[in-house]
Amino acid sequence: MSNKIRMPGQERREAIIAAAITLFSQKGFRGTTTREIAAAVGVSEPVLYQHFTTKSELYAAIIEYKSMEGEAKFGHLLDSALESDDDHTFFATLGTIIIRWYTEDPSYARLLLYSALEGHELSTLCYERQGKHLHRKVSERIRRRIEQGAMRETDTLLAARAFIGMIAHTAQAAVVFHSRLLDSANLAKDLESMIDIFLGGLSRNQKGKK
Amino acid sequence: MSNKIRMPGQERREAIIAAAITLFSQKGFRGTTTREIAAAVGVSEPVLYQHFTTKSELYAAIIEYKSMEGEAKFGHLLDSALESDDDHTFFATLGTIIIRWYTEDPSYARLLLYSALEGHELSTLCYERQGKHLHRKVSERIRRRIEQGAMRETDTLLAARAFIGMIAHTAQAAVVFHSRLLDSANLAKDLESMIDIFLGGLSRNQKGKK
DNA sequence: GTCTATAGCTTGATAGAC
DNA sequence: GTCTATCAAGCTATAGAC
Repeated sequence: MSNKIRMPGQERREAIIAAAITLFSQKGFRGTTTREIAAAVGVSEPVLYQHFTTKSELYAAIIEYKSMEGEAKFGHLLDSALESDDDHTFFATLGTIIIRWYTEDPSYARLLLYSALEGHELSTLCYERQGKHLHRKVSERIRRRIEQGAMRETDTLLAARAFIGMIAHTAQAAVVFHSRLLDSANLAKDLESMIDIFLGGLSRNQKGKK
Repeated sequence: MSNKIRMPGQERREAIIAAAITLFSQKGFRGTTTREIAAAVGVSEPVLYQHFTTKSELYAAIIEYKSMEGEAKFGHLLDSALESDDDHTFFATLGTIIIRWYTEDPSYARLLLYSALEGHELSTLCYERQGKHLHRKVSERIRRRIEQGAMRETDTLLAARAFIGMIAHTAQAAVVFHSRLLDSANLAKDLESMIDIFLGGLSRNQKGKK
């Protein structure tokens, strides 16, 4: 009468990660007990410790896992877009990636925010690293377009942060505050408007204007 | 040899709020015990309950208190700026207010984020209400400037969110992720650059451009 | 303010499924 | 036989009772 099914190690490991993401994103690291995680997976606590030596290591594994998943999901899309010299297409793709990153798995964004507030160094570093990586790539593309004479001279890293912040702030509000700002009906139109503002602000004939 | 000084009610109440903000912002609502708060204030737990009937009520009082403090601190500054027809001055003031809101008391921003993640309805509503209020005021000012012929036609609410997001995202990163992005040496220059991008994107001769 | 009890993280020996 | 899961239990820190 056992409903405890024996599972291959890798599969069980991923089941643990999936359950733990949900719990950590809802209650944070401190607020989640190993007992709860075990119960959610449907196993006993020691099973967790056969896959992860400590609760912290499970947490680190989640961040590692989701970080790589994000790279696999969006990395190619971003890299192709970076090559394009069509500014509108590029920033539309970038904006869509940012919105998808937040909304397609809100629990990961929540988990990272929690971890930053709770002071877990790993995830803070991870977020900083990934964030800086994206900033740099976008910045380099803007630099290229300036050198092609398509945009006015400006601080490219700052411009990258400005665009990303514009989109990310709204997306984060949707995920964290359950704001309705990211209504999917208006989303495409809203993204267009933000791109118009941003590209307008970087167009050549803006240079020197006050 | 008692160092427990008897304090007037109002003063004690504010001492409790001050200590509680620090703790709640560091460990969240769930992660903070009334015992810790009492110890930080230097009184016994029952004293807390003479001022606040529950832990939740203390939390609510903090949000109420800081919310009003913010209004007192920035309300007049914002309202004067709103009246100005100089766009650069207005957005510089608005940007400065946003940055100051985050950086002059990082614990409040952290506390609000925690509370949103933990699902406290009060603070989520409070944040939404204050956020929407600011969005609306800025939106109305942009609308006025469009009607004066100083800016191109656009979705004014969205433009307001775009500007606020641009600044707030960077400020939040500084507060939550201890990012160095908001280096005070570059701050004024960075704000200028963001304003240039934003106002450039809203200038009249951008209309219809792709 | 102390004293006790409970809850949380972790481990070692052991049993059962493939 | 090996890998997976369980049981029983230690230690610590936190919370509740007096």
